[in-house]
Amino acid sequence: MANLNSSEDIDYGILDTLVGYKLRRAQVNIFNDFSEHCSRFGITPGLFGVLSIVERNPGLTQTAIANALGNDRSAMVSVVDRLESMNIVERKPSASDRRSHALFLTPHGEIFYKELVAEVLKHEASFTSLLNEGEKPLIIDMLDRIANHKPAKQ
Amino acid sequence: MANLNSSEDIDYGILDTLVGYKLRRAQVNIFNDFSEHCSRFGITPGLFGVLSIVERNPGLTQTAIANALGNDRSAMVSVVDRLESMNIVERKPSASDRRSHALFLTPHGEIFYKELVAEVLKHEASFTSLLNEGEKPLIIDMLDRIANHKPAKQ
DNA sequence: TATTGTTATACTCTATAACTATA
DNA sequence: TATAGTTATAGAGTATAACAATA
Repeated sequence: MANLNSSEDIDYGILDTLVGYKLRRAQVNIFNDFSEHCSRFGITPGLFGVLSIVERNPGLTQTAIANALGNDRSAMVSVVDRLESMNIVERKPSASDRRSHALFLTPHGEIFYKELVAEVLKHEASFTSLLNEGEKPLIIDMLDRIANHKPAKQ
Repeated sequence: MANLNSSEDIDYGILDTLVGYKLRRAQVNIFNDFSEHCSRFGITPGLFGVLSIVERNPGLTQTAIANALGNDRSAMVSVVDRLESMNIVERKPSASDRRSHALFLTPHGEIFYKELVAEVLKHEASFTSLLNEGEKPLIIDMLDRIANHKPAKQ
Protein backbone atom coordinates (compact mmCIF):
# COMPACT_ATOMS: atom_id res chain seq x y z
CA MET A 1 0.00 0.00 0.00
CA ALA A 2 1.22 3.47 -0.84
CA ASN A 3 2.49 5.39 2.13
CA LEU A 4 0.60 8.63 2.07
CA ASN A 5 2.50 9.95 5.05
CA SER A 6 6.04 9.66 3.78
CA SER A 7 7.50 13.04 3.02
CA GLU A 8 10.15 11.43 0.83
CA ASP A 9 8.12 11.45 -2.35
CA ILE A 10 6.51 14.86 -1.97
CA ASP A 11 6.62 17.13 -4.99
CA TYR A 12 7.07 20.65 -3.66
CA GLY A 13 6.42 22.20 -7.04
CA ILE A 14 6.84 25.95 -7.10
CA LEU A 15 7.72 26.04 -3.40
CA ASP A 16 11.14 24.64 -4.25
CA THR A 17 11.83 27.72 -6.35
CA LEU A 18 10.46 30.44 -4.04
CA VAL A 19 13.01 32.37 -2.03
CA GLY A 20 10.31 33.31 0.49
CA TYR A 21 9.40 29.70 1.23
CA LYS A 22 13.03 28.67 1.58
CA LEU A 23 13.70 31.67 3.82
CA ARG A 24 10.84 30.62 6.05
CA ARG A 25 12.07 27.04 6.45
CA ALA A 26 15.63 28.17 7.14
CA GLN A 27 14.55 30.84 9.61
CA VAL A 28 12.35 28.48 11.61
CA ASN A 29 15.15 25.95 11.91
CA ILE A 30 17.84 28.42 12.92
CA PHE A 31 15.53 30.18 15.41
CA ASN A 32 14.64 26.86 17.03
CA ASP A 33 18.32 26.10 17.45
CA PHE A 34 18.98 29.59 18.81
CA SER A 35 16.21 29.12 21.36
CA GLU A 36 17.58 25.75 22.46
CA HIS A 37 21.05 27.20 22.91
CA CYS A 38 19.79 30.20 24.86
CA SER A 39 16.96 28.62 26.86
CA ARG A 40 19.16 28.38 29.96
CA PHE A 41 19.54 32.17 29.75
CA GLY A 42 15.82 32.71 29.33
CA ILE A 43 16.55 34.61 26.13
CA THR A 44 14.65 34.41 22.86
CA PRO A 45 15.83 35.75 19.50
CA GLY A 46 13.67 38.84 19.99
CA LEU A 47 15.10 39.59 23.42
CA PHE A 48 18.61 39.08 22.11
CA GLY A 49 18.01 41.67 19.41
CA VAL A 50 16.99 44.27 21.97
CA LEU A 51 19.94 43.45 24.22
CA SER A 52 22.38 43.77 21.35
CA ILE A 53 21.10 47.20 20.39
CA VAL A 54 21.12 48.42 23.98
CA GLU A 55 24.62 47.13 24.56
CA ARG A 56 26.05 48.91 21.54
CA ASN A 57 23.86 52.02 21.80
CA PRO A 58 23.40 52.79 25.49
CA GLY A 59 20.85 55.50 26.24
CA LEU A 60 18.55 54.93 23.28
CA THR A 61 14.81 55.29 23.83
CA GLN A 62 12.40 52.38 23.54
CA THR A 63 10.93 53.79 20.36
CA ALA A 64 14.36 54.16 18.76
CA ILE A 65 15.13 50.53 19.52
CA ALA A 66 11.77 49.38 18.18
CA ASN A 67 12.44 51.30 14.96
CA ALA A 68 15.92 49.86 14.66
CA LEU A 69 14.52 46.34 14.91
CA GLY A 70 11.49 46.97 12.71
CA ASN A 71 9.00 46.40 15.52
CA ASP A 72 6.19 48.47 16.97
CA ARG A 73 7.04 50.47 20.07
CA SER A 74 4.06 48.98 21.92
CA ALA A 75 5.79 45.60 21.83
CA MET A 76 8.80 47.07 23.61
CA VAL A 77 6.99 47.55 26.89
CA SER A 78 6.69 43.91 27.94
CA VAL A 79 10.12 43.14 26.49
CA VAL A 80 11.82 45.81 28.58
CA ASP A 81 9.70 44.81 31.57
CA ARG A 82 11.04 41.27 31.26
CA LEU A 83 14.64 42.39 30.84
CA GLU A 84 14.32 44.72 33.84
CA SER A 85 12.83 41.93 35.96
CA MET A 86 15.88 39.83 35.03
CA ASN A 87 18.13 42.70 36.18
CA ILE A 88 19.72 42.89 32.74
CA VAL A 89 18.44 46.24 31.51
CA GLU A 90 17.34 49.38 33.29
CA ARG A 91 15.19 52.31 32.29
CA LYS A 92 16.62 55.67 33.27
CA PRO A 93 14.84 59.00 32.86
CA SER A 94 16.00 60.81 29.76
CA ALA A 95 17.82 64.04 30.55
CA SER A 96 16.45 65.83 27.54
CA ASP A 97 12.88 64.54 27.27
CA ARG A 98 10.80 63.60 30.25
CA ARG A 99 8.45 61.51 28.12
CA SER A 100 11.11 58.99 27.23
CA HIS A 101 13.22 56.37 28.93
CA ALA A 102 16.88 55.84 28.20
CA LEU A 103 17.85 52.16 28.25
CA PHE A 104 21.12 50.74 29.59
CA LEU A 105 22.52 47.37 30.50
CA THR A 106 22.94 46.92 34.23
CA PRO A 107 26.37 45.86 35.54
CA HIS A 108 25.00 42.33 35.79
CA GLY A 109 23.54 42.76 32.31
CA GLU A 110 27.01 43.48 30.92
CA ILE A 111 28.35 40.19 32.29
CA PHE A 112 25.20 38.32 31.33
CA TYR A 113 25.39 39.61 27.77
CA LYS A 114 29.00 38.53 27.34
CA GLU A 115 28.17 34.97 28.40
CA LEU A 116 25.11 35.02 26.20
CA VAL A 117 27.10 36.13 23.17
CA ALA A 118 29.52 33.24 23.69
CA GLU A 119 26.59 30.83 23.47
CA VAL A 120 25.11 32.62 20.48
CA LEU A 121 28.43 32.36 18.68
CA LYS A 122 28.47 28.59 19.27
CA HIS A 123 25.05 28.39 17.70
CA GLU A 124 26.14 30.61 14.82
CA ALA A 125 29.31 28.58 14.20
CA SER A 126 27.24 25.41 13.90
CA PHE A 127 25.32 26.93 11.01
CA THR A 128 28.19 28.86 9.50
CA SER A 129 30.04 25.55 9.14
CA LEU A 130 27.50 24.72 6.44
CA LEU A 131 28.76 27.56 4.30
CA ASN A 132 31.81 27.44 2.09
CA GLU A 133 34.54 30.04 1.81
CA GLY A 134 33.03 33.41 1.01
CA GLU A 135 29.44 32.23 1.23
CA LYS A 136 28.62 33.81 4.60
CA PRO A 137 29.29 37.42 3.58
CA LEU A 138 27.48 36.71 0.33
CA ILE A 139 24.31 35.34 1.94
CA ILE A 140 24.28 38.21 4.43
CA ASP A 141 24.57 40.66 1.57
CA MET A 142 21.76 38.96 -0.32
CA LEU A 143 19.58 38.88 2.80
CA ASP A 144 20.20 42.59 3.32
CA ARG A 145 19.06 43.26 -0.22
CA ILE A 146 15.88 41.23 0.36
CA ALA A 147 15.23 42.81 3.76
CA ASN A 148 15.58 46.37 2.45
CA HIS A 149 13.67 45.92 -0.79
CA LYS A 150 10.57 48.09 -0.92
CA PRO A 151 8.66 47.33 -4.12
CA ALA A 152 6.56 50.18 -5.49
CA LYS A 153 2.87 49.76 -4.72
CA GLN A 154 0.92 48.78 -7.79
CA MET B 1 19.73 68.10 20.18
CA ALA B 2 20.67 64.55 19.31
CA ASN B 3 17.94 62.62 17.59
CA LEU B 4 17.52 59.46 19.62
CA ASN B 5 14.94 58.12 17.22
CA SER B 6 16.95 58.12 14.05
CA SER B 7 17.81 54.58 12.99
CA GLU B 8 20.60 55.92 10.80
CA ASP B 9 23.29 55.87 13.44
CA ILE B 10 22.39 52.61 15.11
CA ASP B 11 25.23 50.18 15.75
CA TYR B 12 23.80 46.71 15.21
CA GLY B 13 26.88 45.04 16.63
CA ILE B 14 26.79 41.26 16.42
CA LEU B 15 23.35 41.31 14.81
CA ASP B 16 24.96 42.44 11.57
CA THR B 17 26.96 39.22 11.50
CA LEU B 18 24.25 36.72 12.50
CA VAL B 19 22.68 34.74 9.69
CA GLY B 20 19.61 34.08 11.87
CA TYR B 21 18.93 37.77 12.41
CA LYS B 22 19.39 38.60 8.75
CA LEU B 23 17.15 35.68 7.77
CA ARG B 24 14.46 37.03 10.06
CA ARG B 25 14.52 40.53 8.60
CA ALA B 26 14.51 39.21 5.04
CA GLN B 27 11.71 36.75 5.74
CA VAL B 28 9.46 39.34 7.35
CA ASN B 29 9.88 41.70 4.41
CA ILE B 30 9.29 39.11 1.72
CA PHE B 31 6.27 37.65 3.56
CA ASN B 32 4.72 41.09 3.93
CA ASP B 33 5.09 41.65 0.20
CA PHE B 34 3.69 38.19 -0.54
CA SER B 35 0.67 38.96 1.62
CA GLU B 36 0.08 42.30 -0.12
CA HIS B 37 0.26 40.66 -3.53
CA CYS B 38 -2.10 37.86 -2.54
CA SER B 39 -4.54 39.70 -0.27
CA ARG B 40 -7.11 39.98 -3.06
CA PHE B 41 -7.05 36.16 -3.21
CA GLY B 42 -7.44 35.85 0.55
CA ILE B 43 -4.29 33.72 0.58
CA THR B 44 -1.46 33.86 3.11
CA PRO B 45 1.98 32.27 2.69
CA GLY B 46 0.85 29.36 4.86
CA LEU B 47 -2.26 28.70 2.80
CA PHE B 48 -0.22 28.93 -0.39
CA GLY B 49 2.12 26.25 0.89
CA VAL B 50 -0.75 23.85 1.48
CA LEU B 51 -2.30 24.61 -1.90
CA SER B 52 1.00 23.99 -3.68
CA ILE B 53 1.44 20.60 -2.06
CA VAL B 54 -2.15 19.57 -2.77
CA GLU B 55 -1.92 20.67 -6.39
CA ARG B 56 1.21 18.64 -7.07
CA ASN B 57 0.32 15.71 -4.82
CA PRO B 58 -3.44 15.15 -5.08
CA GLY B 59 -4.88 12.66 -2.62
CA LEU B 60 -2.42 13.21 0.22
CA THR B 61 -3.73 13.11 3.78
CA GLN B 62 -3.76 16.14 6.04
CA THR B 63 -1.04 14.63 8.21
CA ALA B 64 1.20 13.97 5.21
CA ILE B 65 0.86 17.59 4.12
CA ALA B 66 1.56 18.88 7.61
CA ASN B 67 4.71 16.74 7.72
CA ALA B 68 5.82 17.96 4.32
CA LEU B 69 5.51 21.56 5.46
CA GLY B 70 7.01 20.98 8.91
CA ASN B 71 3.79 21.87 10.72
CA ASP B 72 1.66 20.06 13.28
CA ARG B 73 -1.33 18.16 11.90
CA SER B 74 -3.65 19.94 14.35
CA ALA B 75 -2.99 23.18 12.52
CA MET B 76 -4.21 21.63 9.27
CA VAL B 77 -7.82 21.45 10.42
CA SER B 78 -8.65 25.15 10.30
CA VAL B 79 -6.50 25.64 7.21
CA VAL B 80 -8.37 22.97 5.25
CA ASP B 81 -11.66 24.26 6.65
CA ARG B 82 -10.84 27.69 5.23
CA LEU B 83 -9.77 26.34 1.86
CA GLU B 84 -12.93 24.21 1.68
CA SER B 85 -15.12 27.19 2.56
CA MET B 86 -13.47 29.04 -0.34
CA ASN B 87 -14.31 26.09 -2.64
CA ILE B 88 -10.65 25.64 -3.48
CA VAL B 89 -9.92 22.29 -1.82
CA GLU B 90 -12.08 19.34 -0.95
CA ARG B 91 -11.73 16.49 1.51
CA LYS B 92 -12.62 13.09 0.05
CA PRO B 93 -12.79 9.88 2.03
CA SER B 94 -9.63 7.85 1.63
CA ALA B 95 -10.23 4.55 -0.15
CA SER B 96 -7.65 2.67 1.90
CA ASP B 97 -8.03 4.18 5.38
CA ARG B 98 -11.32 5.37 6.73
CA ARG B 99 -9.60 7.52 9.36
CA SER B 100 -8.03 9.83 6.84
CA HIS B 101 -9.12 12.40 4.29
CA ALA B 102 -7.60 12.66 0.86
CA LEU B 103 -7.23 16.27 -0.27
CA PHE B 104 -7.78 17.55 -3.80
CA LEU B 105 -8.18 20.87 -5.53
CA THR B 106 -11.72 21.48 -6.74
CA PRO B 107 -12.23 22.40 -10.41
CA HIS B 108 -12.51 26.02 -9.29
CA GLY B 109 -9.44 25.51 -7.13
CA GLU B 110 -7.42 24.51 -10.19
CA ILE B 111 -8.27 27.76 -11.95
CA PHE B 112 -7.86 29.78 -8.77
CA TYR B 113 -4.43 28.28 -8.14
CA LYS B 114 -3.20 29.12 -11.66
CA GLU B 115 -4.17 32.77 -11.22
CA LEU B 116 -2.65 32.81 -7.78
CA VAL B 117 0.64 31.41 -9.05
CA ALA B 118 0.80 34.16 -11.66
CA GLU B 119 0.58 36.74 -8.88
CA VAL B 120 3.09 34.89 -6.72
CA LEU B 121 5.53 34.85 -9.63
CA LYS B 122 5.22 38.64 -9.97
CA HIS B 123 6.08 38.97 -6.30
CA GLU B 124 8.96 36.54 -6.67
CA ALA B 125 10.33 38.32 -9.74
CA SER B 126 10.41 41.59 -7.83
CA PHE B 127 12.75 40.07 -5.28
CA THR B 128 14.69 37.87 -7.68
CA SER B 129 15.62 41.04 -9.59
CA LEU B 130 17.79 41.91 -6.59
CA LEU B 131 19.96 38.87 -7.24
CA ASN B 132 22.74 38.69 -9.77
CA GLU B 133 23.41 35.91 -12.26
CA GLY B 134 23.68 32.59 -10.44
CA GLU B 135 22.80 34.00 -7.04
CA LYS B 136 19.25 32.66 -6.85
CA PRO B 137 20.15 28.96 -7.12
CA LEU B 138 23.00 29.62 -4.71
CA ILE B 139 20.88 31.26 -2.02
CA ILE B 140 18.25 28.52 -2.36
CA ASP B 141 20.96 25.92 -1.93
CA MET B 142 22.35 27.70 1.14
CA LEU B 143 18.87 28.09 2.62
CA ASP B 144 18.25 24.37 2.09
CA ARG B 145 21.44 23.59 3.97
CA ILE B 146 20.35 25.84 6.85
CA ALA B 147 16.80 24.49 6.88
CA ASN B 148 17.94 20.85 6.98
CA HIS B 149 20.76 21.25 9.49
CA LYS B 150 20.10 19.28 12.66
CA PRO B 151 22.90 20.00 15.14
CA ALA B 152 23.63 17.23 17.61
CA LYS B 153 22.14 17.95 21.04
CA GLN B 154 24.79 18.90 23.51
C1' DT C 1 -1.13 -0.37 20.62
C1' DA C 2 -0.66 3.16 17.15
C1' DT C 3 -2.47 6.63 13.98
C1' DT C 4 -6.03 10.21 11.84
C1' DG C 5 -8.66 13.96 12.33
C1' DT C 6 -10.43 16.78 15.59
C1' DT C 7 -11.18 19.86 19.65
C1' DA C 8 -9.79 22.60 23.34
C1' DT C 9 -6.37 25.20 24.91
C1' DA C 10 -2.51 28.10 25.56
C1' DC C 11 1.39 30.71 24.38
C1' DT C 12 4.04 33.86 21.55
C1' DC C 13 4.40 37.39 18.38
C1' DT C 14 2.60 41.26 16.26
C1' DA C 15 -0.17 45.15 15.33
C1' DT C 16 -3.82 48.86 16.22
C1' DA C 17 -6.15 52.20 18.78
C1' DA C 18 -6.59 55.08 22.49
C1' DC C 19 -4.98 57.26 26.75
C1' DT C 20 -1.49 60.46 29.62
C1' DA C 21 2.19 63.24 30.00
C1' DT C 22 5.03 65.74 27.86
C1' DA C 23 7.08 68.34 23.78
C1' DT D 1 -0.31 69.35 17.09
C1' DA D 2 2.88 65.71 17.60
C1' DT D 3 5.47 62.23 20.17
C1' DA D 4 6.89 58.60 24.14
C1' DG D 5 5.40 55.18 26.87
C1' DT D 6 1.70 52.59 28.14
C1' DT D 7 -2.58 49.74 28.19
C1' DA D 8 -6.07 47.02 26.27
C1' DT D 9 -7.10 44.23 22.81
C1' DA D 10 -7.25 41.32 18.92
C1' DG D 11 -5.44 38.39 15.30
C1' DA D 12 -2.26 34.98 13.34
C1' DG D 13 0.69 31.23 14.03
C1' DT D 14 2.13 27.42 16.49
C1' DA D 15 2.19 23.75 19.71
C1' DT D 16 0.42 20.18 23.25
C1' DA D 17 -2.82 17.05 25.15
C1' DA D 18 -6.68 14.34 24.89
C1' DC D 19 -10.61 12.10 22.60
C1' DA D 20 -13.32 8.96 19.12
C1' DA D 21 -12.89 6.25 15.17
C1' DT D 22 -10.14 3.24 12.87
C1' DA D 23 -5.92 0.57 11.84
